[in-house]
Amino acid sequence: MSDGQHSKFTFAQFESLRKYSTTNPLRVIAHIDLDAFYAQCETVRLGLDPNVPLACQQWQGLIAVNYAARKFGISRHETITEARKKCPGLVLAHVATWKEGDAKWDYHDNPDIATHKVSLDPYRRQSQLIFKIFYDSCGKVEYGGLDEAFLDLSMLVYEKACAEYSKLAALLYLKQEEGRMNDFMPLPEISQEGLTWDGELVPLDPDKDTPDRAVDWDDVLFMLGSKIIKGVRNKVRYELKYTCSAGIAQNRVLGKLCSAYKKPNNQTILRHDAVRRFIATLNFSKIRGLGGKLGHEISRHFSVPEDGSIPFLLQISLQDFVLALGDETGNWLYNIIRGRDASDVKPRTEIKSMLSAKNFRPNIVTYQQAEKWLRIFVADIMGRILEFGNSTPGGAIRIPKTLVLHHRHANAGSSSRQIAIPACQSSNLEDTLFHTAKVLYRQIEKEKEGSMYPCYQMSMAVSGFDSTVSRNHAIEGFLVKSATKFEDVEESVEREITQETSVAKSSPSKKGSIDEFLGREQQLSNNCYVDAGLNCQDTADGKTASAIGDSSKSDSDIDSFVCSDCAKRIKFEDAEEHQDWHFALSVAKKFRQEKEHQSQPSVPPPISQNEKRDTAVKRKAGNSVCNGPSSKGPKLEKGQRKLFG
DNA sequence: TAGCTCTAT
DNA sequence: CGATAGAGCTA
Repeated sequence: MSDGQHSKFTFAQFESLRKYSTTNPLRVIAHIDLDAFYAQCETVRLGLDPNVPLACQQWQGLIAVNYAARKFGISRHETITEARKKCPGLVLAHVATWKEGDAKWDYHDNPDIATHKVSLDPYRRQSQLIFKIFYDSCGKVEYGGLDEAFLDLSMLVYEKACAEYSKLAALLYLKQEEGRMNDFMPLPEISQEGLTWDGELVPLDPDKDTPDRAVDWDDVLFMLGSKIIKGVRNKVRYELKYTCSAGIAQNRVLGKLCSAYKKPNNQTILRHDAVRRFIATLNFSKIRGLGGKLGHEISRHFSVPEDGSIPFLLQISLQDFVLALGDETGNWLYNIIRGRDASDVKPRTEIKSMLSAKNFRPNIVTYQQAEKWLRIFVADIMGRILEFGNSTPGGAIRIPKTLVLHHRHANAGSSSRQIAIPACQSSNLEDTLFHTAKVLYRQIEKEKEGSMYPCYQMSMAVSGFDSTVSRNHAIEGFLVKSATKFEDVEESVEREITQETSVAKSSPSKKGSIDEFLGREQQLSNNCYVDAGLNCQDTADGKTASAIGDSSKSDSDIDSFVCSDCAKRIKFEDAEEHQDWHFALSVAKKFRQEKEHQSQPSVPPPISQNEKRDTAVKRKAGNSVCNGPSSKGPKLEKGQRKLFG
């Protein structure tokens, strides 16, 4: 390393990577974004080549357009007619729908907006599989929607660096012994050419782009991060057939901006020395949180040029921002346009709420219609609670505690009501939800003094899922009951999982991708079914009712049985599909358990213990602001911000 | 807690 | 655009 030169970073800062400190200048954050996700899902489901132009259709509109189709100038928010004109070969895949009266969503050929409702469950399923890969490679993953995630790679790159640079590890150990962790590190003994980047580099600031620019540890860690992300993306691509784009940077906001830099199927690294220049090129409305009203208000108030110039905004003083926007938002904005964001990657695993909604094309005009839709909402949400809700450690489903109903009149305003869901057992949940929804509907009706129609939209949402540890007694009751009456639940869950893994092993990667989707690829679902049939019992007398024509079932339900896994009555003809569904469910369940396992802040203690606060950020000017107690940033990076006045 | 608003994909 | 999710503000 060069004479007299040392790293910009201290050993303490490096060491604190293990603690995921949000103010650590060395931290490495990645954002991963699936390319035109819904469209890719449909391509995979239909077993098509990704080069086939395809768009995901919802009624007469497009909600996702794959990159092949974008070459024809097709974008979202076009009608299918317009799109087809631009590209006659365009494949239009309509999203799955529920048909009124059906027990489950399906892919219907020409769904009628008047009688069907969209289901995004197929995408949720694929999303779960993809997130599983994320979690397997990084313990700290934030869910950013079905198709995007933030990964905090700090600990991983720390470990990788220690493993790959033995000198560093030795030195680190020494410094700890000596209690000299605040010493600056030596520069890594690597030349610019010695760095092997996976992905695209954002060009450096011109003034920093000197030929003899020394490599520092931030570069090394980003390089390691780029390798990790490349590996993750490869897994997603080769195991699940999805491409995605990623950004690697020092915080969430930059990571996200970065993942959009090179769009389909690529990843971009934003080194520290490239941040200023990179940000300067952006329209500030691209920054997360500035795309909406707040951004517009800022533009108006400060007369920001059309292009959303960030250099323009950089000239505005912190005081002016605070004056106009208040303390928190003002500080946040001041820092964010300088690329500073100390928000944490929140390991978010559990879904907090579920919403089922429908816009009524022809507005509905009678209570009978409304009730039919309520029924569908309930079925939809019930299915999602079972498949995507979080199960308790014991394997029982989590029961939400509030239910919200929204009603929008076509002309008059909208209103919503919410209420606690009465205590119930898993087996009663669907009925309970339906009943409660009707109660809410009546309440709204009362409030509106009967003038409910024409109704333009309704939605139903559940929230308040048991957060982790505290247990719902109703669930325990259910658990115990099932266990004694039928069999040990844990055991059945285990068997389910065992089947699933053996299945996965015995048929590694299957041929036709058409059915490979929805867990439907299992011819083994036959095997799976026969075994799992043991789990499907008639609630009335505990008798086994297998799909293979068990004649001993009760007369009242000759063509159906109650699945004890989900307490639903299933027609025999639907049994196979139902088992496939449970298969997907078991994958999800296993996935979640692993997640819970991983999300324990597993900070291994290889080296230090006596470490105190990480001294972090040695930035100039805005520094005190950036790290000031009130301006923690994360509070503000999402949701509503106080607007002027 | 209830109801609404804002943001985002 | 439409379906969905998360979070903040206010009373």
